[in-house]
Amino acid sequence: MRIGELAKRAKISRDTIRFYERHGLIQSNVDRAADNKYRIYSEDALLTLDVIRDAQAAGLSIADITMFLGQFMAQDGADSCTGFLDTKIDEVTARIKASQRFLKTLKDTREALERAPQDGLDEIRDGAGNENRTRN
Amino acid sequence: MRIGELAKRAKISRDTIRFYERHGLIQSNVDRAADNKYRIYSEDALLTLDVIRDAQAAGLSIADITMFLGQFMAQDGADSCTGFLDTKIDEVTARIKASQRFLKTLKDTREALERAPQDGLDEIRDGAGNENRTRN
DNA sequence: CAAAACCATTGACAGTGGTCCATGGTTTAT
DNA sequence: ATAAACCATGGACCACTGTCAATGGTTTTG
Repeated sequence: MRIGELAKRAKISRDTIRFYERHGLIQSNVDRAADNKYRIYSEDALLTLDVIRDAQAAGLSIADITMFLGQFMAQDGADSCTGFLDTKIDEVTARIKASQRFLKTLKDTREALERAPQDGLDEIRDGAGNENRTRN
Repeated sequence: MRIGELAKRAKISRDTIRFYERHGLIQSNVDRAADNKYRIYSEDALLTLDVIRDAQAAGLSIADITMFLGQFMAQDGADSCTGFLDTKIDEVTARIKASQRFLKTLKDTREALERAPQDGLDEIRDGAGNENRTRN
């Protein structure tokens, strides 16, 4: 498929796809038979874009995702590869935990507001959801 | 405490704290007795900075966090407030799910690499962890 | 008291992740 | 065959989230 179809199906802009390509996140082929330079994508590209979306949601940078999706086995060894993966696994795990803590804070606030809609949020900000928060 | 101590304890730069203040995420007082304009923070500021960190990890923008931490009850009504909270709850929930999907992808890749360190990552990229991925 | 360490303000700079526009070529539909 | 729709490239531009440097005042320390 060409870039327009991919963009429409993946719900992402053509420019973003080209931006990703420039940064090594996704590859395209050109139909060497045709005389144009149109990018051609396989169905797999949709999967790749889904992984990119998830990876971004998980906090990875474009450079990180390029590392992950790229063939970095070639240049570096398997060691640096597993090191990278282990680091990212730790980072994403921590991020998920932080997100879950914050989700609880959001829900607690939502609930407190449900119970006392006229009182403002003072007592919420000063405590709700923070029972288990500690510093150092 | 003053900004330097807060910065050190919260492991964040003074500049970032001032940046947050300019954007309404955090408040400081000035010791009106003293003749200086030094910012004074309570211990609560540490808690607030923790919440900010979690909120950022959860994908909220500075503007979002200002909304959440600010007293937006004043200007808007409780309705827009719960609407905002519901939206953010949905967004964060989706983000956590995406992060968990990606974490699985990372772990599957890590494992496949452990099993076949000499083979490169070809078969991993072409399948591992994607058994349950579907498009639309 | 002098130096070192701290604080304030202002404004410039930087990295990230796109987005838009101008220009010009190609394909598709009528 | 011509208009509409699509595609490519290059570079400018954008919002966001900080970070740094210059300048000048304040506090703490030896």
